[in-house]
Amino acid sequence: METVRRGLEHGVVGRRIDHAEVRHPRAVRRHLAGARDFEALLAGRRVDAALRRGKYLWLPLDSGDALVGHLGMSGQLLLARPDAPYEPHLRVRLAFDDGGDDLRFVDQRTFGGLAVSAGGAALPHSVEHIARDPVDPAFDDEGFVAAIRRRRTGLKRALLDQTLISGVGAIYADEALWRAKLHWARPTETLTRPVARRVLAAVREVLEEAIEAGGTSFDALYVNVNGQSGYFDRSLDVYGREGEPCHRCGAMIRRSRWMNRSAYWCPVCQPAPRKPHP
DNA sequence: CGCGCCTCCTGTGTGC
DNA sequence: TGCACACAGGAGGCGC
Repeated sequence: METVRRGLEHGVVGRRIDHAEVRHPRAVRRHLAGARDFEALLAGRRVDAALRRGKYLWLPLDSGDALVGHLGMSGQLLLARPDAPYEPHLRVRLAFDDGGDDLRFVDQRTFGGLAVSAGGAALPHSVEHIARDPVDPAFDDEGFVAAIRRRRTGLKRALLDQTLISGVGAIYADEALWRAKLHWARPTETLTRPVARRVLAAVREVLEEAIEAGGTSFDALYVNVNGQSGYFDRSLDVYGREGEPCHRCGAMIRRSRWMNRSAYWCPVCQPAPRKPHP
């Protein structure tokens, strides 16, 4: 998302939207007033900035509202020539009054979506419930340490809770836990302060390295605004590596079924807790 | 209120 | 060859 935000900062900030075209209503389902209202609120508005918190990003507009987006699993925000053929899963198209590149929201699985939200440049209302992410200079380290120790849940589940810490999905959670040498089912109430700080340091390190590498890409769905893939997948230590040797100790990486999902971990570096949180 | 779980969606890969 | 099914997963929302 940070990779996409940087692309939008260069690609659309300072430009004026001519019109918006919603091609699939599901893509704006969080805009409760409907697709026509969404389009009306964007027409003629200038984009003033490109901001992000966790996996949400938003474009404050000169109207005081903001265009808020979440890419979900398969969403893409792409810059494309207005005369370029429409992508098969093009959901929303923004055309600009300078005749330059469109901003196109393309989403195969439609888990993502766009909405126009009040709240503008500060924090749109639809993003208020999301915690800061640890790459944010204003992230409160000791506040996080205290909060995660108050939880009564498993460690990976806590890392995926965007109201506690944002920007962490399944991939980065598994990578951070491997670096911190902690098991995904470790009960959060057993974390000492130093161990909780170790978790945070590992998460921050993984996010910073991923941003540096331009994001993580497994296939053509994970791309920047120019449709290019990042390289962090080449740096993964556990995610997607079931049966392959641990880069630290050589043991076979395991995959556990967890929450109808997967958790990847090294059975030697990240031993299971005696009393795992279910 | 905190926590756990279900559901939304569709393209891809695999096994029979 | 073709069908059935598992899998990918962020997060809203609901039930307990």
